[in-house]
Amino acid sequence: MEYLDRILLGDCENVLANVPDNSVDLIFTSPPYADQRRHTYGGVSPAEYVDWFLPKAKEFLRVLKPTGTFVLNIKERVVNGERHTYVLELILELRKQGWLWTEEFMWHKKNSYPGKWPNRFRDSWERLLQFNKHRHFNMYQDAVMVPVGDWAKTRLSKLSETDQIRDESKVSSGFGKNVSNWIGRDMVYPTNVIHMSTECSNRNHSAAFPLELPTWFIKLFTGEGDLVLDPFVGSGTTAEAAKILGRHYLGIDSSPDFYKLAEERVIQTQRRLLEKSETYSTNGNDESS
Amino acid sequence: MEYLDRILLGDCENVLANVPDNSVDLIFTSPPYADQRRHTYGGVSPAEYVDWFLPKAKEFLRVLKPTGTFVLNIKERVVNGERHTYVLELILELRKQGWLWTEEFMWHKKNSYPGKWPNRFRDSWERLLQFNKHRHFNMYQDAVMVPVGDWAKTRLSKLSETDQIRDESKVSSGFGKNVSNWIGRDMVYPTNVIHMSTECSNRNHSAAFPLELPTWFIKLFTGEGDLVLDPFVGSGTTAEAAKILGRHYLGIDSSPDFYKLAEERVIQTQRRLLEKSETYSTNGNDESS
DNA sequence: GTTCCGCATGAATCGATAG
DNA sequence: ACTATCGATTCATGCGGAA
Repeated sequence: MEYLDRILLGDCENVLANVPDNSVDLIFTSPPYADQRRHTYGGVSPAEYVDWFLPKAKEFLRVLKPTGTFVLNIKERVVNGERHTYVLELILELRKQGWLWTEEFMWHKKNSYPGKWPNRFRDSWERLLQFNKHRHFNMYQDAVMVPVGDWAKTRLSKLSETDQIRDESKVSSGFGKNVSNWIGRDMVYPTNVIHMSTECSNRNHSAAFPLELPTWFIKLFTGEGDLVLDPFVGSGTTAEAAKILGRHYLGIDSSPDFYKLAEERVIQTQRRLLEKSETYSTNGNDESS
Repeated sequence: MEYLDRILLGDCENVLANVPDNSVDLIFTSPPYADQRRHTYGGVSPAEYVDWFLPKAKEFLRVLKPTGTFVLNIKERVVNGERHTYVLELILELRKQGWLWTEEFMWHKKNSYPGKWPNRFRDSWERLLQFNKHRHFNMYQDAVMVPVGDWAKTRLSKLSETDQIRDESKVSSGFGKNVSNWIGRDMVYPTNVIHMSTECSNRNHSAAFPLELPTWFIKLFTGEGDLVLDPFVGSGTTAEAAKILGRHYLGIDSSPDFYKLAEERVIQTQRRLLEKSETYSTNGNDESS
């Protein structure tokens, strides 16, 4: 299968023609937003966006397994003081194409770019639209459990050596008691609101979204060895996440620059994983083994 | 003007006929969500929702001032495993009616009830759709500024006595300079993501949203003495918020039970505000004076 | 060695000015 | 009149160097 663990150059609509029906477990992608990355991509106008997207989505529908999931990261831009409606229209059209609109996750970008305008505050969230072919799809909810609330998270992460000692000695103190309660049973299911910062200081590649974002959805909707497709792979974040998690990936991009960037990135990831597995090969607990 | 500071019983579509054109500064409302069980309280089926809503929205458009804003708190329910599309369709239809879809705020319900379903996590966000008649509307952004994030907060709170002295003595040091930048301007503009808990322990009335939610939008889009309309006023949360902030209100509900509840609530609010202003009448600094 | 601060920078948008 | 380009806006984050 020559499309496994590859970054391919081209329009996903054409490239996917070589991928068989019902072969992909998860499609996670963040297509170029309308008129946004004009220098790197063609720059699709908001008015044309739906027509531009639909034929590609038809291929996505074909290659996705019946139990698979399609997650679309997108946000409409402001045009003439209004939110443009192309995302809403896209959802309606995708349903006509046969997709089920199962859920809308919300990505809260904690560190959104500063500023305000006379009639508007800073936009700090994006949509993560979940589409499926059937009502019953694979979902591994236990894989994305999170520590109980931010309060516990903060406190636990700040537990220095001394704090832990104090915890054992001062059993009677509220603090000590409390912490010991959290340890061991501190995982709960998340909600459909995902709090993550945008990565802003990644030296070599500037990704549209942080590595954690595809990581979260790959854990949620696939198992090890499954195939993750990103038809607009950009700098390769989705592919890297898939590789790290022991899933197969297929990344496609029509920009030669991004194609190279993504390919270099997965090669580096591969190398890092190998080094790590060699380092830890004696204890046999390595994830990537 | 007999519609000022009143709770009125009836269908807002009819009741608003008595309200003049261009007289309302803010419409803030959370209409009854579409309900599959048609015969429970005012239930409207998802399929009929848009048609049910549009004639009312037409009246909203008429009574709203050109500089006014319409904020709609809504979230689509799940029907047959899918998010229903009536909210998307409603946005598109409202635009055809002449509304501008200026923004979509996100209400993150921080304390949403834990739990999950086989194919779905807990829903912990709702839409707050902002519509306007014109691109230029009143917006008082300074009224909703918030303390700066945890980072600066933590840092400022750690400013001990010695730190502040050091700040003044070591003027040349980068540290001193930086802190003096923060002091005095620890309020920043918020984003379009609003973090608020749902109210869980309100003795007498179970509101669909917390008092802070209308409070935030009333501060943002109106000045003192302006008129706030809630055409589905329910338990009266919007009216209470308006009253407390020194705005006029008009609340409408078609349910006699809710009508009574809301009316009792604003009477109690009125009484509380009077007591407070009497208590503080000597210093003359009372907001409600 | 640890903590603390400086700095660069990130899916943006508006209004004004120029072609 | 319509479109294109430019400057101003000003917070959270993580890294690196300084104390």
